[in-house]
Amino acid sequence: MITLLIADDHPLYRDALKGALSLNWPDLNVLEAGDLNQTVSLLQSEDVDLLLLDLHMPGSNDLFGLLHIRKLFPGLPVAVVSGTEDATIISKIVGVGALGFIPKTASSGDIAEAVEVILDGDIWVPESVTGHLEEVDESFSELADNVANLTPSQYKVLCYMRDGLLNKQIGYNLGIAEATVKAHVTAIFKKLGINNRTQAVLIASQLELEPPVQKQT
Amino acid sequence: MITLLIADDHPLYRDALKGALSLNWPDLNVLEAGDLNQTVSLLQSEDVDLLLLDLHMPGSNDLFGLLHIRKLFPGLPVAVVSGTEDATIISKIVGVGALGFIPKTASSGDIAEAVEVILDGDIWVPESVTGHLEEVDESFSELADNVANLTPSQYKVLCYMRDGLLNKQIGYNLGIAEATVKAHVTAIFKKLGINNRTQAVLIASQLELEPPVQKQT
DNA sequence: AAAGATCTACGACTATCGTCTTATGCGACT
DNA sequence: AGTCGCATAAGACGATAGTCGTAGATCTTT
Repeated sequence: MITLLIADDHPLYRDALKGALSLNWPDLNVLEAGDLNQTVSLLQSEDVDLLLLDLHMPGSNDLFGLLHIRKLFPGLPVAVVSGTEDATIISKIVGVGALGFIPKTASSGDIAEAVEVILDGDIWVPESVTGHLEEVDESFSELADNVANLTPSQYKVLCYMRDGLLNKQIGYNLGIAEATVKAHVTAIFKKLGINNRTQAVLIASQLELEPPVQKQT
Repeated sequence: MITLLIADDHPLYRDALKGALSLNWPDLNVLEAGDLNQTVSLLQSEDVDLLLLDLHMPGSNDLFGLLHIRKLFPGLPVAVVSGTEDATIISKIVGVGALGFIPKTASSGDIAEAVEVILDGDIWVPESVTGHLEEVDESFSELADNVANLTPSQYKVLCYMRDGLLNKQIGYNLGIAEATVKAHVTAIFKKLGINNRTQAVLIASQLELEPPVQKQT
């Protein structure tokens, strides 16, 4: 009996994925989540064998969210589902600890195969990029490592920083004092080896694979 | 008699490009530049018919540099040369005013054709993306427009801001007082419709197509 | 149980940011 | 000659950022 968590903000695609997989695993237990918060709380309460994660999910922030989940649940196999086919991006995803990458264009056969391989603990990527997996840049993985070592609170603060919010606004959103936000900010700087918020924002935005449209405030 | 400026930080590739083109245009006048500063000064002193611009050139900062040049020399035809084949990125490049996009994998025949088309004032993109050119997001082009309207000094200040420098450090690098830097910063904010440096950095980093490795300071 | 490490939280203090005002010099356009 | 935009820069001021010390809570280690 296998329990699977499909995390994707598109309900139709969740259904399609579920359908494709239930053909091969009749006794499949499928959980669903539409954003990163739901995903995390489900992972905390349920016993999940594999997470299928859409990188572009609300609250996920691409690699940023993947790192977060990898840190919170180190043993959990994660397969990333996304629309891109770019070998460089897929390399980064795998380099950051995902056990596989399933393009949204994959056939149900491919998907089933991918899930099987990943449940076995191996890595699966689309055939088109099998030979093109690049070595991930050393400083990039160091960066990813540093970001992964942020505590949940620090992670949230960094997310808000990357949206251009002031410490005061971040505190309001998180229900904590500005002084506490500042403490988190300082801790983030130390972990990332930097000394001001601009550099932090840059690092965070580099973990975005497809930057969203800039919010004009 | 056609004068061409090849701006690429790779001397070998400049030679290759020059070679490919001189086959078709025996009386070609080729200038070369290795970084953005050289490019700008050559454009100021020489009469150039077409600029072949490598986006990943030192000082160029991808779209950022292209916008800068488009603003300084609005009438100059620019063809972008780059390694990517991503239709989304190419769409942005064209949307920002480049008359063409030449992938580094292009054959010398393709290159010659591209240059010919562009000198005629038309747009040339690789066949593989001809049908896939996307409409550029409205807020993106608005953003690009705003950035393009920065003055040269403001542009430089924004570049340093994006590197995480303090106003004081920027002033030192540019040989001007911190007070002047602040004046520029405020002006930048007004032009971009924002109100703090974090948002400015975010905008700048969105104009990077392939973010460089983070500089650990 | 005691010690140590980590996370979260917050106030006090200093540094930097960002705005505003004012001013000078310069070149371009009318 | 006058106006405009741009670059430069000073002084003053409030807002924000960032550091430091402290403290309670939790968890692990000894």
